[in-house]
Amino acid sequence: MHGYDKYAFEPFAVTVDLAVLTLRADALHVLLVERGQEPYAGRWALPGGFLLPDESAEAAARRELAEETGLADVGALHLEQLRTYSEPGRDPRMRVVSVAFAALLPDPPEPHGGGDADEARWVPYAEARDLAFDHDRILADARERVGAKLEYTCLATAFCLAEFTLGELQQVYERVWGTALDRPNFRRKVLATPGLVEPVPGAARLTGGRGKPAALYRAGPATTLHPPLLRTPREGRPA
Amino acid sequence: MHGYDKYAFEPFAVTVDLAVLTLRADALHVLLVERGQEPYAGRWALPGGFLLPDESAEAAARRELAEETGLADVGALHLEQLRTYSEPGRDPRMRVVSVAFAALLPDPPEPHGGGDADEARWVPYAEARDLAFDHDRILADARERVGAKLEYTCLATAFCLAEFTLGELQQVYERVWGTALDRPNFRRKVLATPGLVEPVPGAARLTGGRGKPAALYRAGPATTLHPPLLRTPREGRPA
DNA sequence: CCCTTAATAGTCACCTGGACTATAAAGGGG
DNA sequence: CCCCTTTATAGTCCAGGTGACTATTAAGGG
Repeated sequence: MHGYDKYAFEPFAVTVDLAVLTLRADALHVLLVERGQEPYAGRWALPGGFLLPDESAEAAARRELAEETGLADVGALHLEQLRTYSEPGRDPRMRVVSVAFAALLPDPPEPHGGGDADEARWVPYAEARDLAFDHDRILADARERVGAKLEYTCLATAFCLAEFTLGELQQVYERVWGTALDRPNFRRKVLATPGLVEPVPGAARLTGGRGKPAALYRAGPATTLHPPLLRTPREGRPA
Repeated sequence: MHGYDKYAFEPFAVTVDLAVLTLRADALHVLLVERGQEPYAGRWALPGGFLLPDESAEAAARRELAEETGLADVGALHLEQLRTYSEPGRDPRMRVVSVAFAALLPDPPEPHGGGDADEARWVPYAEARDLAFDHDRILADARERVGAKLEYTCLATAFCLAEFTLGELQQVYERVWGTALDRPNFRRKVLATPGLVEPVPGAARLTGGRGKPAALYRAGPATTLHPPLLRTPREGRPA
């Protein structure tokens, strides 16, 4: 960070890559775009794009997110920087340094191939394999990071709408972790954590389900979970 | 990540910034360099530098680390990518995107201003304030990340030499977290965690201390702590 | 020779969390 | 219409982890 004037330096292309995650049909899905040109033509890839000259990586990520999903209120979404991928050769055409983000969406809108002609689609996480570039690794890192943050932060509510049931919140954990949780214990833990959720004054959900209607909750003011909600390290490979 | 050929893109200067942390005289210290030129001339800054054309950010970080510390076995040190800082204007001269790393050293060698003419020094973390650029924030992020990873990983041994006592390991936690831990409870927890530490076959440390000699341990094969060693969220601001 | 210092051993109570059973409140099919 | 399934909610029991604390051992120093 010192001695700029004494050294020549190489300019790099800087991009953002987005792992946009959501729960759709009770399974974790990721937003992918189909590449129309070489390299990796016909392969699926994470959405992304170049940084504009006067834009931070976070701003670029939100801009790309809005373009790809067509959502208006992108500012409210949870966006989290994962890490930066800078290996030479990760793009065969040129040297590209890419800042990767994970974005969490509650209600998945049908994507429209916004700024780009490439088709965008929600793909189940389990089927999102053999992506272009190093996007397999970025996607895996995104899921691992989100899964880890579910343990000790209130991140799970970012997958839910403004009002949700505890069953829906539990499904967030179960779908991201790929494990089943005991319902009474999950309920006890969530309600015992101060500030995690607060009940909606006078409402109970009736129409949708076939069982007893569930109470509705909102996200509370808390941001961290003390003590955390640990995923038990069981035997068996993650989904 | 698609449509390169259809868009013009801005080239950026890409650097790495290093928060090199160690325990020196029982306090957390960070390696700083004094800037000899504008901007921020005379101010302290984190060491760092530009990426070379065929080098990843991790490789650049290790190269800079070797230059600044003069250590030979930089490959063995724990190096962890923090995040990337890309706000426009963070460097008044030009647009610079910086990938920040935290490095953990066991035995602090006297730094020699290796590749650069600027003076390098170990500075107590508490006194490392008003750094150049956005390095205050990078340093704070580094400490927070390291402190958090102490909870659920075996990172603490990265601050220790190959053989260490449980008291030294406990001091890692205490100095990074800024809190005091109960010695018997810490001992019980560490020894109960399988693979965290293993005793050195037939040794006990005698010379240094004034109390009962402590047994020596090595880092074990484990990388994570299950269950974690949580810092209790007490009242009072962190040091 | 005692006093201080630090490591090690052990105790006790509380609380969390895993496993499990029971009850309540809806819809659906015969 | 009644029962059966489904889902939410309530509650119990117990093992283990951990905070707080006391006791003992083994060094060095005045």
